[in-house]
Amino acid sequence: MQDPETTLRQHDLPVTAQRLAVLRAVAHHPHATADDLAEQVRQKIGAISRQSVYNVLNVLTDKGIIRRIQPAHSPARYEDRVGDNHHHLVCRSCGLTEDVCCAVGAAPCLTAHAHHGFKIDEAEVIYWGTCPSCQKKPR
Amino acid sequence: MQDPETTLRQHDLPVTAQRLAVLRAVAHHPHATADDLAEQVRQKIGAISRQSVYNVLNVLTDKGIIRRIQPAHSPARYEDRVGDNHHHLVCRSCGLTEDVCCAVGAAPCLTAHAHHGFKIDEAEVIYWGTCPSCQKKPR
DNA sequence: TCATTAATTTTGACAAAGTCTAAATCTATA
DNA sequence: TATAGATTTAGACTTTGTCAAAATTAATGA
Repeated sequence: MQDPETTLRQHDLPVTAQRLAVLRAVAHHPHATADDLAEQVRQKIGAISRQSVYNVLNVLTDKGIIRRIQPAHSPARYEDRVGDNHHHLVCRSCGLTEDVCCAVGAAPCLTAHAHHGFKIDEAEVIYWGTCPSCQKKPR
Repeated sequence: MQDPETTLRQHDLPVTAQRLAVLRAVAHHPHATADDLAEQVRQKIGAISRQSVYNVLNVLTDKGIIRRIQPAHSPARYEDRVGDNHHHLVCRSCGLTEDVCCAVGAAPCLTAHAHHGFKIDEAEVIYWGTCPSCQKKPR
């Protein structure tokens, strides 16, 4: 991703220390939660309110600058890899999240057929499993 | 689904009025939330505590008698259609949820490849869109 | 049928993740 | 540099769900 300041200006968003820091944190820590990101930002700029972290994440998500994913049993996670159709692989045990490219491009069953009269705009796929590290742990 | 009482006994679960009522409510109202179900149960048997609704839903889910789905921006929803591989179609606007059969059976990209060393046990698919009724509403 | 034991239900406190509001502060512009 | 509008902050609040202890109920055997 390009310079965070440029990104913000391109989207008509006033540039603030909080926005820059959150955007950088998302870029450096893909799939982090709002809490994780707040922690990262505090290490960089000293302080940020919880509300501001949410404000910034929401406005960045709305503008399509970042993407929010919300697996079950997990708070929302954020990533700056937007615009492609990748999916996610989530560890049931520790929540570790990895990107997964669709192996065959547009898979047949993901085509947005006009099921039930819905206007479908996204097919979200989450693969659930156990990560290598959790496979090794007892029980 | 068969007689709820038989179902409970088959799974070694003591039969209680609360369990019977919750199980019937799930059968009659697929994709309902815990709150919705509590409401339905109260109309049938008069009263049930919030905790009991959760207790029952959790034990039924653990036993595989019902299935829990948790789309983003929504509390958990429950259904008694278990054991097949159907997916869901959710309205972004009102949360209306419909079942979707995978049109082509086992789709290529849903095969559990050994990505990143994970042991994959489920490919969850949620189609997001707008339901017919919400398409008609102004904005 | 009744007593007993183990499980379930209830009540109320608590927790996590987010949102809402108003006041204070800051950014962008002229 | 002053100003207007947007952002940030602080703190209360909401929703969804869990925890723990006491009270109640179901299943079993005598």
